[in-house]
Amino acid sequence: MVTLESNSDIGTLAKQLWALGDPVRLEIIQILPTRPTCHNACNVSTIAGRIGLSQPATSHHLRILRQAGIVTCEKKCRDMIYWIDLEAGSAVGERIQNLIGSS
Amino acid sequence: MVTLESNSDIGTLAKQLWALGDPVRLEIIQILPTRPTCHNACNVSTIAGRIGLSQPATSHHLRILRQAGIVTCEKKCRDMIYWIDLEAGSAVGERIQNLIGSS
DNA sequence: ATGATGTATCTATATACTTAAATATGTCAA
DNA sequence: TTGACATATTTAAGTATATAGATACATCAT
Repeated sequence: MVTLESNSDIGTLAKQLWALGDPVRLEIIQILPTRPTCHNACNVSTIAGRIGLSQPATSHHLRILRQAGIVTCEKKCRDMIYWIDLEAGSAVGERIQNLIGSS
Repeated sequence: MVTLESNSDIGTLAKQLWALGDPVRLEIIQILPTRPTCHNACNVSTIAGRIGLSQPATSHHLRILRQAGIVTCEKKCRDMIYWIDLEAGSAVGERIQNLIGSS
């Protein structure tokens, strides 16, 4: 059952790894904070400016990260602020270790 | 300098994560041993049979994993045997943790 | 109305897969 | 040993699908 469970999780893990497997999105991850805050560059426009991409394109990448469960967002005032889902993020790292060391 | 170094590594890390971000390749990772051995299913044909894919397609996925430095291969007799590069593999997991916890 | 974000649509590029051909290595008979 | 065949893998060519990015439009709060 554990096998079945982890097996069905493979699609999810692959999705998360794929979402992280892009230089632009890794750069976004580096910029994003780990907690919801307005102090740093956590709204889409500022992130777009820092990585040198248009706002829609940045929004697109953020959506991919969000759908993979790696980042979370919330409407604060008039901005949409993004931050990293620490739990999900570190779970990805752990799953890789478990997967590789299991054979 | 650490920043610059880790910055130039981002492309490599992205490539490794992208290589791992595919259900088929994760399945291959699950099958592959962590040391060169002929006992298990470590040659291309057997792997192809286990994941239900053609040999060329399997070879293609193995090539991607190899170019990302996640698996290693060596010619043994007439077969090409593959195994996981443990060091590189666990380094990926660690880098994710460091990247996410840094902000 | 204004400013910020998300969605839709479209184009260029990249990826995954298959079939077919090439390469390399080992086996067997003469 | 030599030549012919068999096996395993890689590479190439071609096609269908997926993705990244831009532009334009819709939405929502101030």
